Parts: sequence; structure tokens; C-alpha cells
Amino acid sequence: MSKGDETRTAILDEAAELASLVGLGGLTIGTLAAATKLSKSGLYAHFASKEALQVQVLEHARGRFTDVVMRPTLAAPRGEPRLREFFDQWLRWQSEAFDGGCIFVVAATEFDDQEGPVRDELLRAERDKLESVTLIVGTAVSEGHFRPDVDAEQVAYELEGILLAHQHACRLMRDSGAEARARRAFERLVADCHPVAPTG
Amino acid sequence: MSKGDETRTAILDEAAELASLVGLGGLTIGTLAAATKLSKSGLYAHFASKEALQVQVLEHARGRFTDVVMRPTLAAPRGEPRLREFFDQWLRWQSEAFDGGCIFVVAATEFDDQEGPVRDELLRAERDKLESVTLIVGTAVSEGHFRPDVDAEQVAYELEGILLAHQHACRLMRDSGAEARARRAFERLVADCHPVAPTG
DNA sequence: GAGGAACCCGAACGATCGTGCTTTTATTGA
DNA sequence: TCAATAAAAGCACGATCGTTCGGGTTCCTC
Repeated sequence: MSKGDETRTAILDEAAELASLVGLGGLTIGTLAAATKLSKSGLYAHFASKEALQVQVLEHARGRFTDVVMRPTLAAPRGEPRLREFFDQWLRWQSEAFDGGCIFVVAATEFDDQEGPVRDELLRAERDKLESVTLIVGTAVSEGHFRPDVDAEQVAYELEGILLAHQHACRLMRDSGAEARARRAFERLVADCHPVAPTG
Repeated sequence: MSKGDETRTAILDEAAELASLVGLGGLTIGTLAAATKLSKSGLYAHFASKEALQVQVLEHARGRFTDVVMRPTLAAPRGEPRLREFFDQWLRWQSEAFDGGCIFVVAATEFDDQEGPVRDELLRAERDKLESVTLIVGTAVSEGHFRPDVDAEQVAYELEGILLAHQHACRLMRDSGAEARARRAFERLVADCHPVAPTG
């Protein structure tokens, strides 16, 4: 990796950290330059525009997500165990990846109404994730772990809700019991997917 | 209502609308002045600072929430019907109250890491809402609609998740089936609270 | 070690930010 | 109707915004 790529990566790491705290829009070239100990122009030379920087921050974060969440997930056995692994890794990601909570959640609520490349990239990332989860749940069905009539997309939707509620409870409310609540909600979700126990 | 209060209210309405689109931080005195057809200084004279404006926007929105969501909710019969009414009203609020989605959701993800009066006001509003929901669920238990071992706070947490997922699906993903998914998730939540049907 | 490319900085641009003044205009109460 | 008061505008401020450009500084290559 060349020197340029090296500092560019360092910039994107720091930018993701800052953006998780103040938002992608609240992120400023000046503050980012100060945080990376670069001059404004020296930093800016690495990007075509602020918008391009924002997009690259998201792409960079997406790569990290793939590495630390999706990779271990896909290493787990197919079906329910994989879904559980995904949930665990996702929880870990939300609480450890950034100081200010998952950057995708922050950016999504900020840019969901602002047309442009940033929104497009967010949409791409979200679709990817949703598709992965739906696939995992579908596999759990075909493996016989879940009932055949389970709606994979609905499960993915509700899983997203659990994670969003977790981030909300963690960061705004600073509820120390948030993770326990998230796990209970997850267990209820999974339980409702299980085949009915033979009565008698 | 004096002329001053009148324009102040108009400003806060417009500000809430704008903030739901670009965030409370992305909200600017200049753009807000243009939107309300006032001069920057003319508008600014109504507030002590931008931060004070942001807080008042939230307070104003909270009043509206009480009027259009909580009032009809408390008019419904105690217990499960009231919870259903609340859910309906909340869904309506999220999709109709602001162009850019619920301002509390937007502001919460933006300011959850920024100490100060804005965060404090957000926390107040959120605690209020959470307390109300918890109370409603608790009543559903004491009325016999829900099982006695139902954890009201857990239900409130999961309900929050459903609404957050709904906003997410609506605004970023533009999923037209979002409301249906939210309703299904809600029905599952309520069903799991019901007393077990006598088997036999 | 020299030449050239890649990297970074300093200075500056116009625009806009939040925030004070002072002055003009609109509203109000007697 | 007219003075008293409230509300809005005009103008200006220092700071910071994103962005550009030209000249150094550091690095890789031969």
C-alpha cells in the first residue's frame, strides 16, 4: 500500500468515527483535518469533493462490516446457527465498531430524504444487508430449523427493528439493559419461527 | 395570540418540517428565514440562540405529538384497545406529521452523542413516551387482556423497534409494504402477550 | 545520487454560518 | 387617532464552510 492509500485509509477511518458522532453532514473538512493532523488542503487533495468523501466513508465502512460481521457469519453452520451468529456479530458491531454507534444508522436517518450519491450508497449497503439476512433466514427454513411458512423478509424486517431499538436504547437512553432486551426480543422472534412442538 | 407568538409558532412549524428533512443540526437560520419569508435577523429576534431554537422546535413538536397521538390514545378503552389505538396513531404520525419522517427519530440519532440542552429535551420526550407505553401495557395486564407475566418495558422496547424499522423501511428503502410489515410485527407482539388458549 | 512523481502545505477565494447592533415598519391600547 | 410598544429589516462582524491553486517536501525509480 502506497503512502497515499495509507493516509487515505487513515482519513476514512477517522471520518467514520467522527461521522458516527456528529453525522455525515455534520462532518467537516476542517475538523477532520485537525483530527488527522493534516492541513485542510492536504486532506482535501485525496478526494474530489466533500460528497465524494462522504460516499467513500460509507464504502469504507461497508468493507469493514463485511470483514468483521459477514465473514464470521458465513463461517457458521447454515440455518439457525448462522442467523444467531449474525445477530451476535451485529450487536458487537453496533457497540464496538464506532464511538457514536453504527454509522449506517446515523447516516440513513440523516440522508433518507436527500437525493444523491450518498443516499444511493446507503441504499446499496442496506439492500445488501437485507438480502443477506433474508437469505440466511430462508436457509434456516430449507434446513428445517424454521417452519416452512416463515416469511423471511418479515423476519429480516423485525430483526432490523430489534437492532434499531437496541441502538436507540443504548445511545440516547443509555440503558445498560439494552443488550439483554435485544436478546430477549431476538429469542422471541426465533421461537416464533420454530416448528410447533408436537402436542401430547 | 399576539402577532409575535403567531409568527413564532409559524417558524417552529416550518423549522420542524425542515429539520425532519435535513436534521436539527443541518437546519440553518438562513434557510429557515427564507422558508418563512423573514429576514435572518427578524427571525433570530424570536430566539436567544440557535440552540434555544432547536430546543423549542422539539418542545413544539412534543406538544403536537401529545395532541394528535396521545389524546386519541387516552380516549380509547383501557388495556389492549388503547395499545392498538396508540400504535395506529403513532403509525399515522410517522407518515403524516412531517415530510421527512418523525423529527424525534431524526434528532435522536443525530444528538444522541452530543451533550447539551437538545439532548436533554430529547431524553425527556423519549422517557415520557416510553413511560406512557409501559403504563398502557401494564394496564392491559391488569385488565386481563395480557398474561400476568408480560414484561411491560420489554413490550415497549419491542414496539419502539417496530416503529423504528417502519420509519427506516418507509424513508430510506421506500418500501410500500412497510406499513403492512409493521402491522404484522405488531400483531405478533400482541399475540405473544395474550393468555394461552385453554388446550383441549 | 539525480529526476520525476506523488504527497502535502499555505494562502486565499466567495459563500454562508450564527450573532450583534441600529433603524424602520407594524401592531396595539388609550 | 396618536403615542407607546412590539416586530421585522438592514447592515455588519468574525468565523468557518467547501474549494482552488501554486509551490515546497517527501518519496520511489533509475
